[in-house]
Parts: sequence; C-alpha cells; structure tokens
Amino acid sequence: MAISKDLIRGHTDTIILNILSQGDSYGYQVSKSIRLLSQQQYELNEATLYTAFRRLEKGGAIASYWGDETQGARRKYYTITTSGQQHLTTALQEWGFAKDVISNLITGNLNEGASL
Amino acid sequence: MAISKDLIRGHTDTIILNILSQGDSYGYQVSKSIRLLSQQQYELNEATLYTAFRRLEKGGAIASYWGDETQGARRKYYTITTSGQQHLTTALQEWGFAKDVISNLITGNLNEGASL
DNA sequence: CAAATTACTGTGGTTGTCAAAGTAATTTGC
DNA sequence: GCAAATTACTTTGACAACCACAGTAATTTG
Repeated sequence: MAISKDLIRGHTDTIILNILSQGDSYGYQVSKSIRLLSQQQYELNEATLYTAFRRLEKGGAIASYWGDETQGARRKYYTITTSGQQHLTTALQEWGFAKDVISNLITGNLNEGASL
Repeated sequence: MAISKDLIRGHTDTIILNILSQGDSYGYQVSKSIRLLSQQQYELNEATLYTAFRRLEKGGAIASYWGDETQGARRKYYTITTSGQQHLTTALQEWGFAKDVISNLITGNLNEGASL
C-alpha cells in the first residue's frame, strides 16, 4: 500500500458505501474493488473491512443476507439501505468541503489573510 | 468544529509543521493559527496539540526552548528542524497524491475501468 | 477582587485500524 | 491425486491518534 493508513482513516465507511451503491457485494469482492478503484495504491485489511461491515450494519446503513451458493464458499452479501444512501451523500459533501480546509491547513500562509 | 476528526487525523503533524515553517510559535498561538487557517471550521484539542508537539520533538522534526518572558505566562516555543522541513515536503507530496486516490475511492465507478 | 484569558501538563478512555491466526471450501498445478 | 494457492469469513489482542476532563499558574479585564 502506498498511502498512509491515517490519511484514509475516516473514509473506510464511505468507500464501502460507494461500492455497495453500485450493487450488492460481499467482503472479498469489495476488497478487490478497493484495490481496483485505487489502482493498486490501497489495500484494506480484512479485519478492518469486516469490522466496518458490522459497524455499518449495526448503524443501519447496510443490510446483509447469505447467498445461496450451491457451490463455492458461502458468501455474505451486503446491500446499502436508504439510510446508507443518505450517509453516502452527506459524506461526499463533507469531503468536498474538508479537502479544501485540509489543503489550507497544511499549505496555507498565515500572512495572507489566511483565506487564499 | 464543523469537520469530523477522522478526516483530519493524520494531518495534525503536517498542520503543525506548516505553521512552524512560517516562524517559531508556541502552543496557544498554534492553536489560534489553526482556527484562523481553517476559517473557524476546525479546532484542535489542546491535549492533541501538546501530544503532537511531544511526538514531533521526539522524532526530531521540531525542537523547543522556553521563552524569556519578563511578564505573562511562560511560553514554550517550537522551531521546525531541517528534518521537519523534509517531513513537511514529503507529507505535502503524499497529500497531493492521496486526495485523488480518496476521491476515486469514494466516488469512483466500478464500471468505467476504475480510472476516471 | 472575581472572572476571563493565556499557557502548559497529565490521566484515562474511545475508536479505527491492523497483524496474526483460525476455519473451511474450491481450484490450480505438478 | 494431492499439495498449494485462492476464495471467503471470523476472532483476538494490540496500538496509535485523538479527545474530554481536570489541574496548575500567571495575567488581564470588568
């Protein structure tokens, strides 16, 4: 992984919600989707992923069901709920806003009125 | 504070280094600088700030000295070191890179080749 | 002269993440 | 035909960053 964990921290739930908003999925596949979307720059630890699933399900943002695989390992599928869709929308708005604040905090000059 | 802590996490050190790169400062003033640079959108907890100072000093990115205030409360000033300057440069590069990866992870479409 | 402000420190707790190990089935390679 | 790799999910224990809260101490303002 090329990106420090702490820079992604806080985005895990949003990442999962984004992926699930494009269709039901299960752990292993979500994991691969993350690798794909980040162009191999980021890999989410399994334990972190499943912890996030439990957190999101507990919070009502996603729901789960066991697939009826007649062959292959059992898979637990996750769907995004209406509440989860709203969470995602809010998080995306917050990010659009936060990334400017962060940029300003780490590059901003104090002698320039601190706004640009 | 308008921005969730987890979105800032991992940037604290970089924020402090950016401020110190513009001149020596001390806790309370750094705190105010952060409020200013974020246009009141973010406030760093005191404990977090001083913990970061200790972490950065231990890592050699900053150094400290007590001011010789003839009046007013004593102040511990912090300076950025050469090593700290390099840390800052690296962190800024990583951020320029990471924010695109994050944007792609939280908005990217899996059916579009996952690159744009 | 009390209250607010400036300034620094310490304690204890929460949270997200991770490493490592475990279970169990299927598929691939020799 | 069997070992190794892959798919798939789970649990445990630990850590690092952050925060709330409390404390100390001086100065400034009302």
